[in-house]
Amino acid sequence: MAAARNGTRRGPYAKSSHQRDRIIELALDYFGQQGYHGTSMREIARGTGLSQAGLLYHFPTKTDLLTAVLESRDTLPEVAARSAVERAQDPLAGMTAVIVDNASNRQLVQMFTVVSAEATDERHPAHGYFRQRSQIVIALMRAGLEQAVEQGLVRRDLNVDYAARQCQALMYGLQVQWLFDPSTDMVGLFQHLLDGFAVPTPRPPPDAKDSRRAADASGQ
Amino acid sequence: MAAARNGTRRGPYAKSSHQRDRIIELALDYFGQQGYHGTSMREIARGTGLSQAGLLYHFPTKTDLLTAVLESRDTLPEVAARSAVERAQDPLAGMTAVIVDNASNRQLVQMFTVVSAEATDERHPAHGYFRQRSQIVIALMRAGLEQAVEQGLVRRDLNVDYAARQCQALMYGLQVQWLFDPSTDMVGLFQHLLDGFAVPTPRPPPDAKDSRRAADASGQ
DNA sequence: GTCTATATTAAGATAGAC
DNA sequence: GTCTATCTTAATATAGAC
Repeated sequence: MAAARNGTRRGPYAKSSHQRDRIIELALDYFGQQGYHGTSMREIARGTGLSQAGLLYHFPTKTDLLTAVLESRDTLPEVAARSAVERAQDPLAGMTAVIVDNASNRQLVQMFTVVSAEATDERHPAHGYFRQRSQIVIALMRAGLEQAVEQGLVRRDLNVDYAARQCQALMYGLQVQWLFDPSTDMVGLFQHLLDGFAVPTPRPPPDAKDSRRAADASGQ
Repeated sequence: MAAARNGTRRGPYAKSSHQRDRIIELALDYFGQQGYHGTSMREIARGTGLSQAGLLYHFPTKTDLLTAVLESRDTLPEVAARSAVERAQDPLAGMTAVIVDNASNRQLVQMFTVVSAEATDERHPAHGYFRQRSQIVIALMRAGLEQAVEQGLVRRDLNVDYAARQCQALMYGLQVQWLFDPSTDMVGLFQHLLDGFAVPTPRPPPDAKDSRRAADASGQ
């Protein structure tokens, strides 16, 4: 993947021109702030100091540019998450590490958040990409949680399928909350969820008279 | 609010024409599927059988139409949430009730999800609306949780500020997960979080040898 | 209340010079 | 590798007839 960047190699196997990378960086900002639909190629071209035709030399279509933006940053979080989740001593720390990372990169978070929401539409050029990505992230989370169960870090009766989906959803939702309110403590709030997965600390149950649950529509 | 729909009253105090409502309904679908930026007024006009100028009679600008779409549906979930959370016997059931509702209205969920993500940009016409809305939802959740604490439904030591933010974020994230994968059990996954808030059931701790937590970047 | 016609601006994309 | 110039289509919006 990310091999054969067509038509832009300088040397025999130069993978990416300087310009190409500059354009991708700027496009990431624009797509993040205004969305894919809300951003024009002219706008990006202007930002890079190129003419629109000059931009189109590097990325013949708008979709090509979006794909390049997605690919350029997909390696980082994906690999980071994979390695962190799978090989960290504490697999749960791998998840929080991803969030710590995100908290220092607003542009990236905003791009993935906004474009993935747009990509909810089946006709969006990145629809397939984000649907698949969602599955992958959930699977990575489940793997980390299973490992945590084995290591005795979380309750043995934890439903890892549910917990993994919760982690993915919470991570996403916290990012949006944080984008609207940068004072949001994404890391702490996520950690709070993980704490709920932990083996119960020997705390005396303060009042166990009525532990019923809202027993309604759980079946939807 | 929602009084004085300017220029479209038939009778002396008719609040909304039939056409107006039809347009709003269709715009909700379009904005949901393609986003605000990705949808044109011509498109919506075509969908209603009007010409573009005909549409502009009812909504002079695109922003006016977005505002109307937002207002038209804001009453429903807001009031529903407020009443459900505040006056239900079990305040937690009020939250799940909202999700049950959402699970049967994809168009609505998609519109709020996609447009709010777009509105992350400060220049987006609905930016202020969604930033405020986020705060309101969190506050409603906190109110419900506080009530639940009083009723002994959840742990006394629960951090309601954290929990409320978690609820809002999870609800949002689950909606996106569900939009990409309609088999997602939003209700069950949300309920699972609430279960974690409950007073601990008297379950014997299976293995309490090592209950340390990932003690890293919680301070970000 | 809805139309046709039009103004203006901008979109994505191509051709071909340099 | 980048430009100017241009094509084609479509965007928001207005004017004014019916």
